[in-house]
Amino acid sequence: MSHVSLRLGMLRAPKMPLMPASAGVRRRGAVRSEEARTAVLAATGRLFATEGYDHLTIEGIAAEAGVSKQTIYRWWPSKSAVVADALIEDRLLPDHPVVPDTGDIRADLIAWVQSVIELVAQPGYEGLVRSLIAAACENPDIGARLNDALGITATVATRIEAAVAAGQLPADLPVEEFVRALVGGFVLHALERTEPAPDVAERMVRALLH
Amino acid sequence: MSHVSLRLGMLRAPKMPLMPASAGVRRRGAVRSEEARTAVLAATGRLFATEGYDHLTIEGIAAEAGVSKQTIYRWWPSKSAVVADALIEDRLLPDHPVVPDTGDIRADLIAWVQSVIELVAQPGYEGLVRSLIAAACENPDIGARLNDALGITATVATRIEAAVAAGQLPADLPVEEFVRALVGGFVLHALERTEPAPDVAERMVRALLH
DNA sequence: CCGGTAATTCGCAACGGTCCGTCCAGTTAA
DNA sequence: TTAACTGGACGGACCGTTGCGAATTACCGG
Repeated sequence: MSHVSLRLGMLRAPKMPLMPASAGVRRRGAVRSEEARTAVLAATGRLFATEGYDHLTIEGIAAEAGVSKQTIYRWWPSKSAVVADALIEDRLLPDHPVVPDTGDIRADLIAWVQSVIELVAQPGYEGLVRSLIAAACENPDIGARLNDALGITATVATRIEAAVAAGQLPADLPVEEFVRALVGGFVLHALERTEPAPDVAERMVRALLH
Repeated sequence: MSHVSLRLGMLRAPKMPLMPASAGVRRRGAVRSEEARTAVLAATGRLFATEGYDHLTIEGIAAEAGVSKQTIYRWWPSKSAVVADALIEDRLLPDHPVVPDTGDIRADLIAWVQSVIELVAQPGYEGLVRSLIAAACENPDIGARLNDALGITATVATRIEAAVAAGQLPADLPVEEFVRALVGGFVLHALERTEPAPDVAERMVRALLH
């Protein structure tokens, strides 16, 4: 999914070296447990999917991960920071469909929108979208990286650009805004909790391509 | 703003009459204090604007309203229900700009988007949008009524329909989806917390009108 | 018409419960 | 020796509920 897996998980080092990072000086004492770190992120992903973002608690994550609460507080400043890291490490999201390329941009977009709708309509996925939105509301990092982590923008944008190159779409089309509008439509649907009409995919694409 | 002010505030009557609502049977005992009800909604609006949705607490609302906590729990089942009522009674939202109608749909939309951006960019308004989104995530009623309460959909839709009638836009344009895409773009901007580029209004409209 | 009673509101205050974020003690690993 | 780990305990915030006394309002018997 996200191919730009930035490596984080060190948002607040409890004792930053303060040294000018000169080579040769090595920290003394035990090193951070990678096992604990991955256990926390994996537990966060599990609980996020089952309970949803707002029922997520630090104590719950610690228990699920088999880790002391202090270990979480040592490395992450807040619940939302843990979620942000879990998001970056692709532990929150299932794979999403790619945009087909048959040469017909309209049909391809409709097919993609339709498959995304079907994906989100699966039981359990409905609240997941809202959980992501809620997390993004709370934490700027999550909001900023959500696009990258989802990979939707990149996926759709490349297909759009191909259509632009093929002359099917105007050369000066603001691709970023186009994708934002498309994804934003989904977000509003998730917020409104409206049952999507069967032809909503076709309508959404027709609203954007005319 | 919202002209469809449904009257609610009675979401869970503690003792429903159970009588077949036959006329003539009248309740005994003290009647609900309208003063307390409006004080709660007004306090909710104030705190919502200043603190944001997630820092809102029942106890805080009660204190701000000068009202007992039980009085709130007697009439509303949750924090989000209070917010939903406050939203319906127009206590949460400032007025929003209307779409001008100069005959040029493109220029009108750009002007409207620009003024909305400027409105939201005002200090204090930035978090308000995210607070509304967060509230909608939590409560289906809020999500369902947010569109009506904002009045944005209706405002923009009428202008779009006028452009369709004038032949500037295709007759089969799915207006609802079009507006949803436009508003959804704003929502994503609010979630991403990106500083909007100066020409973002023009780009957004160009992404939708081509 | 008057006064009692029942029903229902309100405010105040307390309760147990959950989760927060912090701290300390003891153990383990580099 | 130093730092990360576990486990436990702490005060505090807020939750949602409960009990109490006082006020308000309708019904009912004198």
